[in-house]
Amino acid sequence: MTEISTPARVDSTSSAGPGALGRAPRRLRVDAQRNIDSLLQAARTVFTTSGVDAPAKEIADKAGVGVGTLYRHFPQRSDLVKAVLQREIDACADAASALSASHQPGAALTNWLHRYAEFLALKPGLAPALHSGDPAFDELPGYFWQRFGPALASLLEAATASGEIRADISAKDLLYAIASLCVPMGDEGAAYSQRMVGLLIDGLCYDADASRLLRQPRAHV
Amino acid sequence: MTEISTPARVDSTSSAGPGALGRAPRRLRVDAQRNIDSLLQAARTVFTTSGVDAPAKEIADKAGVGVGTLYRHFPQRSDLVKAVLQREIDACADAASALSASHQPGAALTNWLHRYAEFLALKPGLAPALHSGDPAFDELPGYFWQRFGPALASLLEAATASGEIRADISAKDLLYAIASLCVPMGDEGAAYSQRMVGLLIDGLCYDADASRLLRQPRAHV
DNA sequence: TATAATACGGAATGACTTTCCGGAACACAA
DNA sequence: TTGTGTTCCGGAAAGTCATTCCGTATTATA
Repeated sequence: MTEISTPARVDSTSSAGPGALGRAPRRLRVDAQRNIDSLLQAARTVFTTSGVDAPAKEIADKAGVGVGTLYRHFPQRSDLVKAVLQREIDACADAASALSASHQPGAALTNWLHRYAEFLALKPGLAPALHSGDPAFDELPGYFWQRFGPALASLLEAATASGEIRADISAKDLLYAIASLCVPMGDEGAAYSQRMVGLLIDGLCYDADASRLLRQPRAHV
Repeated sequence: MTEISTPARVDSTSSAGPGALGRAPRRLRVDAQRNIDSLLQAARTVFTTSGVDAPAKEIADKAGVGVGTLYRHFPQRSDLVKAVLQREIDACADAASALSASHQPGAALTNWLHRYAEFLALKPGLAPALHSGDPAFDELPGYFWQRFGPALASLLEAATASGEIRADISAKDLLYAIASLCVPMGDEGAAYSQRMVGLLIDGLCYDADASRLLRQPRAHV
């Protein structure tokens, strides 16, 4: 469901329904699926800890698996990086609808923006890969916008409709602005970023129905 | 003179005067200096051709030198990348004063901006290294602004003073805007970038003394 | 339970980076 | 020039990784 074309079936949350297309490549063996999950989780940790260039062995070890298994599921190193990123993007984007189901529009929006900031905190470890020029990552930026754009847009729309939020901010601007705020942050900068994002959110709420007075062309930071 | 702290003496254009500091580490042997130059030139070519990840052997070969020699002068691979980038930055920044000595202020500015765009054309090959997260490159961005900021500022000031250019653009904005224009360009995009930069420059000249009418808060592209 | 797919682990391979060191190539003085 | 002490060179050797291979072990089906 939420998956860019991938050589090997990889994400347990994907579900194209039984026989969605002609030749469904037979369900994955349970141990295989378990190992894939371990690998993704281990990779996520190792990437943020030791950077994307950490040895594959380190990831395999942490997952309690041999390197052979790692490469069976992720034929290229970049496949693993890509899968981790996709999984994070999906998790974050999916949180949007969950939040909007369980909270008032304004709270849902606020919570999600913080969740998004958390997601961004993961990126510094991964960013080098994205900028590596490896064509394997070409599709990721598109995926990012494709998932987050609509997710935030609907939160924003609901919060605007309920009058909790001013109406002159676009989803794209907001995604971009928060990303900018979170860029310089490493580990301890996390608190700083959370604070700044909070500030931005307050800005959203402030003067929700008299925003004309304050309107700026853009939310550049 | 134009050099970030570097483990080995590397750039023939550097000249701290004889005995500038106590222990001048004795002049480099001529063959060594020759090899260093060959290496830098070869590296520049190879990096733009095959990317920063090209094997060290390839560079050494093209320079007509053994790998041992390469590593003697650039103990880490990143040292070579850094040196190439610094040398390019220096060459481009130095061109500013040369141009302002030989041209009218407006022409000097115009020519230099195109020269700067040329410099940027080199970067795509090198950019991945800069974003690699390797702390070896941390000082380069600072060096970039430190060299280009003043260089462009003085060109801009002269051209403004002579009335050839509107006065509401800062050096920083201009450097940034042109960099943005040149980012998407690979090899053939070079022509495109030159055209867009030309457009931007025309914008600078246009309406030099009535710029109030057109003023935009920023030159975002 | 038997048998055919599937998956596993980790040794083997191959490509690089980086280190080492015996043998040139310089610089300087006589 | 020739001698002599440095400074350099070249390329083989060592060390790291990513990636591949294949004999075994596990899982799914009948």
